[in-house]
Amino acid sequence: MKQPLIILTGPTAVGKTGLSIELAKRINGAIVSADSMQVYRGMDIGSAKIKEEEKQGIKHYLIDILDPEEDFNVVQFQARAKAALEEIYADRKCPIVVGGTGFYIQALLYNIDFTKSEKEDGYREALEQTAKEKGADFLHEELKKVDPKAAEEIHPNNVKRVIRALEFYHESGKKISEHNEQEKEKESFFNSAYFVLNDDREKMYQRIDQRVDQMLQDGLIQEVKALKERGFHSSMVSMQGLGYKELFEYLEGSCTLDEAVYKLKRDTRHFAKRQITWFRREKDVIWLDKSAYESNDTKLLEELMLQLKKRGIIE
RNA sequence: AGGGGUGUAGUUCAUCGGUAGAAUAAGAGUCUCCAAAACUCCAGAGAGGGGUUCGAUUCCCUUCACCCCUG
Repeated sequence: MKQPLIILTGPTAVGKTGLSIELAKRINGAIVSADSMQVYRGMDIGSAKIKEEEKQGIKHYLIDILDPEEDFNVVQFQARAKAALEEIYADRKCPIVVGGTGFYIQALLYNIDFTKSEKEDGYREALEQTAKEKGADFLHEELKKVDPKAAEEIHPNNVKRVIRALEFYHESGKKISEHNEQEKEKESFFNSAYFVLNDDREKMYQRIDQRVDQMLQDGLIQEVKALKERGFHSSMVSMQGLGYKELFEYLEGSCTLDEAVYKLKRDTRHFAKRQITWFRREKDVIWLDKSAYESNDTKLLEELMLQLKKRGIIE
């Protein structure tokens, strides 16, 4: 018997958080955050983290579990999320994965094998160095030699992925292109319902702009300033998050506040767009278009419940 | 009201008497260890009307719009 798993995702600022609480209350759920920034303590405003009082007693996992100088990535997410699910099932509750990081959701849902690197031999760092010295094309040529298919699929300019492909070959002796083929075939071992909350594009963009303004009013600048004073710098993964990245530039004096805000809004819009692109190609997705429900959350919830019943996730 | 100036892609700016380039926004997409990251692709324009010319976005006239100065 497959375990139940509910996923509630969608582009940033679409209203996932509010809906997730309503849903959790109805079905005795617990929430697992699939968000690469909300894991960090002290990054509350910029990551639009749920406030304690908003949780309404619903248990949340994977929020505030790291300090900003610590690294976080899919592999860690996968491990921690799995552990969280164990706990939730043991509590006889239904897990709801809520968050906008599609890659994380995929890793969990399909239990993707990332063949963890056993050896810490600095190979990746060496490749990064090579990329800087000899250029992106050189690395891409290297990849062509060991894994032509991957080389064909990855654009030479996409250094990050070229490096990962080379690293994968270095560590496992196998081609990442073949590995990815296999992983793609995987079926989820959950009885899942994958909801993507979406809305009219224009409305969404407006909401993003408003939310950024609200964040600034709520003290985003002070939040970033405090992080900066604690010694965190823009090369940290956490500080590359939207809001932090842009305001760091402002605080360092490399742009005006207006420019930083403009960039933040724009980048957030771009991000939302990319999220939608991601969900579009994810299979078995249930799209929930807010504009079709006149932004009436009660109606939306009814639809959610209906879909869950259909799938036998709830009675 | 008079004088001057400017009108080119959604925006900012090029170029040119002979099929108008870019940046940026918009749109589409890739993604299997930094994913709020990284990367790719694409469409779109010379205000309206007239004239000169083989040919006008470019030169001339005019209307309109905007800006500046004077009153």
